[in-house]
Amino acid sequence: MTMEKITAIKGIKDILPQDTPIWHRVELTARKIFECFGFCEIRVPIMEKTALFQRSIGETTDIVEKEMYTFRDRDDELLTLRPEATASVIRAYIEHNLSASDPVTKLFTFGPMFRRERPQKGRFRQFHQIDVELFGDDKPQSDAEVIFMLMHFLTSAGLNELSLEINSLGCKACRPLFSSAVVDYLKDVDQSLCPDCQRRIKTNPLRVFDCKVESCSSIIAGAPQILNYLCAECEDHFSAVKSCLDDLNLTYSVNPKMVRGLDYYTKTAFEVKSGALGAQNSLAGGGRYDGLVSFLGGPDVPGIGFGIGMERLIACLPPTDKNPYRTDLYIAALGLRAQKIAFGLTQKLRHTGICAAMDYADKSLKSQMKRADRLNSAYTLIFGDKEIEENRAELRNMSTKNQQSLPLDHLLEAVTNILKER
RNA sequence: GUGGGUGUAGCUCAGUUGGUUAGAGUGCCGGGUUGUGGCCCCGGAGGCCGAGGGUUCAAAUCCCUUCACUCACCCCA
Repeated sequence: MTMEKITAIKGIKDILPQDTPIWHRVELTARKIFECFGFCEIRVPIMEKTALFQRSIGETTDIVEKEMYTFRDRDDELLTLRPEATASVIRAYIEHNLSASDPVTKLFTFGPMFRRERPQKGRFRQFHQIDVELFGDDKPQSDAEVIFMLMHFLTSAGLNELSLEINSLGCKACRPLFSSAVVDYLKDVDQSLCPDCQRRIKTNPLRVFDCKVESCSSIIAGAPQILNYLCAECEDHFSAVKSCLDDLNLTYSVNPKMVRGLDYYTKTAFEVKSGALGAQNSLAGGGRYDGLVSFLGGPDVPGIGFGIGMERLIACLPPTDKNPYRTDLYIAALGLRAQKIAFGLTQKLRHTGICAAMDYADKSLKSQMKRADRLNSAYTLIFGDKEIEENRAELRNMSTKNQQSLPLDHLLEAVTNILKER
């Protein structure tokens, strides 16, 4: 009987050792930059009560309607694996009264998100986001600050050829006027739209704007534009955001057709795309959500934030060719006596923070040298019976090929001194 | 949920009109005089040819079914 091989779940990937150093580097870059802008890390759970996402993301969105991993706990409570981070961060913000200790709260978090979509390039069922949220400031400067930080981070992470698009989605005063104007317009041209768009008129009319079917785009070109329907407050806010971005020398384009898939966005919305990605070319996206905190039962506090797709970001980075790990010293011991000494030495060096390595199999010097090379070892320490008799060991610099003798009875000190000098 | 593409060694892929024991490159292990890595040379291990069924004297190759992966739609990070 052959055992069936158990594989990972569809759309859920392992991050292998050769890739984890890139993830660390990106996360470290994010951490440094965000902290520099005054953001603090928060860690929120990957599961929440289902109602949290239903209320925040919106009952009729695709995410809530058909993409969430929802299940009943043993006590029958409905739980969901988070499809995004904003809802959890807001929940925690409200639950712990973070607004009480500081009127402006700046938070970031990292972690896996879950959406049950059909996987493709740049889209997975478990994917990772870097998420940033700023609460308590409704000024356009905070919009610009957050966007500036996002772009600064992406370029620092090593990305180029990015395009930044911004738009304003209006607020609860002006967006409904725009929505009904769009619906009226679309009703007249209903028959000429693609089937998907005809469906969207009923479900989520604003989504017609990013339909890729050519016949639809030409029809939509003549549709009402949100920017013409903004109320005075939204209008002022949007132009102030643009002027701040100009002051910061950020290049962006205004895309009046950009709508976002989560219901909670208001006013400023933005998205960063990369040409290096394929169909799923959106690297990061976010926007303002001024009514959301109070809608979820918290104080009436404005908010703005964004999410960055880690897998997509890393896909844009140049691939790592060789072993990203390094070793300070490989110890090639020949024979049982030498190996016994080498074992203790290896552990002691590691104890002092030196990355030392050795093999416990009794291998030839040649094969041990090969392994030292493969481990990217800076030095190799070589000794066998002959050296033990003479109370010495050979230290080889792997790049210069220089070798020097060290006293065997003071190996730890001698090796440590040389390695620390580097 | 709907389409298209692809499944052969750890990885990247050849495999002719069906025809001996299924190959290459790379990686791994060993060797190239006795104890020195990268380059080069030689050798070795490693495959139920995704799975199941059918046609045939004969199937990696043809047919059917199924599964997996992948790209795209949809949607989004």
